[in-house]
Amino acid sequence: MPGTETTRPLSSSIGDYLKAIWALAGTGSASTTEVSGHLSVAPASVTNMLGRLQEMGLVRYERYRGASLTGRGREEALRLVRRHRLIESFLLGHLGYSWQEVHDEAERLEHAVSDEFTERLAELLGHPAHDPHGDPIPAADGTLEPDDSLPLGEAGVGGRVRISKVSDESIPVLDYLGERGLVPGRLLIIREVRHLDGVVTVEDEGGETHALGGPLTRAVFVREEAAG
Amino acid sequence: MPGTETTRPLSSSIGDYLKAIWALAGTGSASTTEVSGHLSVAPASVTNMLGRLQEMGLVRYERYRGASLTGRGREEALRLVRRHRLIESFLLGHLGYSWQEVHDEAERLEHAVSDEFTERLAELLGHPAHDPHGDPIPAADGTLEPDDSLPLGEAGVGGRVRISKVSDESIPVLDYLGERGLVPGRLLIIREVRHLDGVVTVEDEGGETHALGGPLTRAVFVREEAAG
DNA sequence: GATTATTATTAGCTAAACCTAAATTTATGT
DNA sequence: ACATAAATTTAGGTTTAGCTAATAATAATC
Repeated sequence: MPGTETTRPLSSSIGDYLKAIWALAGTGSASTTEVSGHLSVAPASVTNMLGRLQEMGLVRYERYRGASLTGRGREEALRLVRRHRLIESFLLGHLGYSWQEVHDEAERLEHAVSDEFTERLAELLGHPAHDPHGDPIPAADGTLEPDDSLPLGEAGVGGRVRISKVSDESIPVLDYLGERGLVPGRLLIIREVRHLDGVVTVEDEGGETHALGGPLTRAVFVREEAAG
Repeated sequence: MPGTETTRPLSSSIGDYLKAIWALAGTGSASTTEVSGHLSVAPASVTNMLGRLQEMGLVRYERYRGASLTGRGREEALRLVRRHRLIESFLLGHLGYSWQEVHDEAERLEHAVSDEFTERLAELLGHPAHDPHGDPIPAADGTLEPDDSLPLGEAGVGGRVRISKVSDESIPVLDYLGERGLVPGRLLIIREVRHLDGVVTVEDEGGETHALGGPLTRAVFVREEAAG
């Protein structure tokens, strides 16, 4: 019965590859080494797997040229991202996890939960549109809101901006920002941008000013706020 | 550095074997075919795995004689049982799962969650002592309350008994009992025990009487209630 | 107590995902 | 353009957990 096959669960490492390509390349393509580095797996293993993923119709792959996601591959990747972000939201909101602990747990759980679980969890959480970092949560139908936010470092002086998300690359960075209330949703006014050293000075809603250096201005993303 | 090794996570199938032996044998021993049947795995695979589990010090195993859990094996099995039952409680209590759906999801999740997750979940649930079936939840330290309940079919006439648990072997059975309010915690008076066909007639707190046949009297477990 | 049946074990294979080392292809620098 | 560096692939090997088919041990039956 051709065409009858239902989407059977993909092995957990396959999903990791898809997510990696999605994260690295978005709609473009990712190289073997990039994927290798992202997943901490030997390049040779990646070559192998990319071949298999192509057979499965999940990626487009050309030798020596890298891989990009097909429609189905992207769908699958976004399904995992949705799970991941909903699970993180749950761990932080209901189980009292801290930023530090959340990621690994979510990484393991996202491969074990069913769609059923995911949707019931979404319900319990009130169908949030963003996770605690401020990253958008893909919808159940695979749609992902376009992201028009930009790094704080690239915003113009004098603008009123709202923190849209905080990248989760480094734990210390998250903690530093968290302590100062520089979390998604916060409204800021950009007071100064020093192009020599990249330091950005901002004033928050309470009138406090903060000077944020290099890495921080790349971790904090903002959106222009309608003048008011 | 001998003796320094910490308990690294066991692969998920290892846990399944330990749980199977625990469920089948309790403190006694389980045969190759029993385990094979319980896990839906070929007997030869079981023989193999039992050998490996012995090497790891998790079971005691004698060729042609079956396997029993060592202290460490039992500890590990109970850790999984604790996870399983807490997760089931959560799925039923917070995510609105039905009896039918709960088991498989819990089976997958119990291998993915950390101890950290488990304990935080226990906290969220208010450290329940029993799962929704009435089965005792092993404590975090590996202790399991001794179970002195007995099948309804073996209880004496005239006794006041309380349903302690309902075995989860068959979904239809669970549904049938659930509809009639025959769930853990319910108080019953045993009105008649017909030894010819094994039918037991009970009266519940509301004065309703129920005639329960063969399989049902084995699925419902009760404890004698202090005379009142 | 010998024969048959049941239960277990051994031997030999498979598939996924990984690895290392060697060979090859693409990219870079002068 | 040509040599060298960097990235990628190929070849061959490992581990885990399963499988089948053939053999051996234990148990049951007459």
